[in-house]
Amino acid sequence: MPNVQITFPDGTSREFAQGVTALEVAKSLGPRLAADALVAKVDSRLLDLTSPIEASGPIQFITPSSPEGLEVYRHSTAHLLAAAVTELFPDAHPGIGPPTETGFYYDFYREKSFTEEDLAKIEAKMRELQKADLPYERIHYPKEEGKKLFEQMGEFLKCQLIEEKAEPVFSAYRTGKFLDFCRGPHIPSTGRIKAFKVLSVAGAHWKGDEKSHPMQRIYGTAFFSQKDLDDFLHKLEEAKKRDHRRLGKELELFSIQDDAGPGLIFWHPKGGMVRKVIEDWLRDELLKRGYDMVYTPHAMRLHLWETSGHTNFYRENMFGAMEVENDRYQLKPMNCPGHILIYKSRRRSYRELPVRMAELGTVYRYERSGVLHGLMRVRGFTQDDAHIFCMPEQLEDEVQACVEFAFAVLSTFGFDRYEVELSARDPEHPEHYAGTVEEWERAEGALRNTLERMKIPFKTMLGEAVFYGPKIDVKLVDAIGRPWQLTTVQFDFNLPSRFELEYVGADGRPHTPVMVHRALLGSIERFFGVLIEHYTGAFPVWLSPVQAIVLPISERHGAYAREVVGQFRAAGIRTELDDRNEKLNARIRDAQLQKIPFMLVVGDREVQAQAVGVRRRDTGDMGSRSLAEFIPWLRQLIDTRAVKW
RNA sequence: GCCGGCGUAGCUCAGUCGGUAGAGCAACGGUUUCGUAAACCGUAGGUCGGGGGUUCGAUUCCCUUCGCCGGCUCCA
Repeated sequence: MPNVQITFPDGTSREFAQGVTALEVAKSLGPRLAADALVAKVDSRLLDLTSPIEASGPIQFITPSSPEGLEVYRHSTAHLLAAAVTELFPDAHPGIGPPTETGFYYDFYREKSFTEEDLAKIEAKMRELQKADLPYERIHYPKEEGKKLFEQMGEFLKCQLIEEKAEPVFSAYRTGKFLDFCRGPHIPSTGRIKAFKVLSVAGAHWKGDEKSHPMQRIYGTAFFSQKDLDDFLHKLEEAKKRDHRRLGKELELFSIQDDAGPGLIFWHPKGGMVRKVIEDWLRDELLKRGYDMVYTPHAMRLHLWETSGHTNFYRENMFGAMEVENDRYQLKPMNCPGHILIYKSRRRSYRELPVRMAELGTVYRYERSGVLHGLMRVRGFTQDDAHIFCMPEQLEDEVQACVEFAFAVLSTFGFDRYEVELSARDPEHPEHYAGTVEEWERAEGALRNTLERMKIPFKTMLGEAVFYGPKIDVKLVDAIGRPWQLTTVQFDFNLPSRFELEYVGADGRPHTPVMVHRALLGSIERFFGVLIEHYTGAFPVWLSPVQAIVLPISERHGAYAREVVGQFRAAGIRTELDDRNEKLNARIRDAQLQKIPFMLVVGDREVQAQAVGVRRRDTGDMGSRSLAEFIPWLRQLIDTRAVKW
């Protein structure tokens, strides 16, 4: 038998008989590696350890320490789940079961729905099969023969997949009694799975198509150690504690009212204050950066939206038009046409470009009822929107300025991790987009150039563009590592021509400007939701609706307490007085729960010393501070918009 | 919109195998005047999400509708 030359990551190489398995190679290197290895990467392809190696080339063993290892491991756990489900519920037909960012899922078609108790049973059965240490056995079938086999088993979904995806000879994996059409690779056996948990069941659709039959998706997760699993479950709990919907109610920030309708936000005084502070700051920044503030109507004639193309490309997301005096008006889903009308209101010279129009513009979009979610996904929201009208040669600078502006804004609110995406069109669905292929290529190129020039790493997302142009999206990463899409900078070569925008160039002739749409916080509502979750409601002082609360120890300190409140308020610090007939401890507890950054206790000692006993919400009692010292210190904390102090 | 779950006092929740409901917190009244996370006593509070049906009788069973939650799909 001929030999093959296998090269290891350290550069050394050895000869093995052709057809040697990766496992045998690993064993020859050491029992420890053989025990650790999950799969092998042979010539940059992931293979089962039991697969024969037929050609010379590099090999690398994938162990639990690599991300690829975790993916394979979770995929194998998904098979374990399916094995348990099909054993317990013969009427369940497996669909697909891939790994995800945080675990895995497996979709099943079944008439009856899975209950919580079923999930517990499934998990127990999985543990049983795990202990049995069943191998993941790779089997090859010629397409037709294999398909017949799955037909006999009644697995019509698998047959469909085989029909669509299978190679002439395809692979399947057997785990105990469960056979699955699967490319693999898999870990050697179920005994290698250390820590897993079945999490939940939810509806899904076969192949993600709404019109296709409903599936039940069982979610689970798996880690290499119980500790990692516990940490993950703990993080889920943490995320629940941060839920902005719960905090919004507890901290009286906002509400959504049945009587008014779903997806419509009521900003209560506390939330309203946070919003006011955000907006005031933002407006100052806009003016510093050469933007003009504008305001446009909430409803405008429908024909305007026909001109813009919204009635074609955006209809599903718009509220129905309303009839007014034989004319039809449309609640605005975007601010652009309004800004365009202002631009068009007179002749524009190249000398005044770029024109940057900003509006905290409230828009209404029809979202299907099932997708609404607190502040994160609503039907009416306010964008910190702006449209920049400029000459093509100014475009890249303007886009760059927008991205820089976005980073500056987000870091002010305490976010410092981002993911940047370039959203391009889906070349397979040209009907979703307005404009020509050449225009799109030029536009995508311009955005790509800008990011590359700025040396910002980014991912290109095909099919994520808006109908009028490609965009750059910035996702911020919050305190517990979740990404949120807020900032969007969109290039538009469509609306300027649809509305016949012009500027007079240096040559005295009319030219068509290009447009940039951009929102930095995205929607104020969503941003607020992210902010609440990021800080668990404990906002930095500059954003806190109540920055300090004065707590007189007994009634005789009331007068001094009111004087202190007066002095703080005079310094522009949002201060309240809690002189309720409650014990100090109770009032401190309430203030803590309201996440007020500073509690100011005043008793005899403080009256004496013209001071306040300062308690921080995070670290507790910090002792007495004189008013003369503390007020300027707090003022400076607010003025510098300190995130930590 | 689709699949599944849920809707009981302001909030968090218990309960009724069909005989019109209960706790804690909050609110209100009083007592207490207190030094860094819940003082004590009392009072009041509910068309059991809305509509319809079955029934002598429905908060409970059935249908329908609205809303919420977890997903799918879509997005700021």
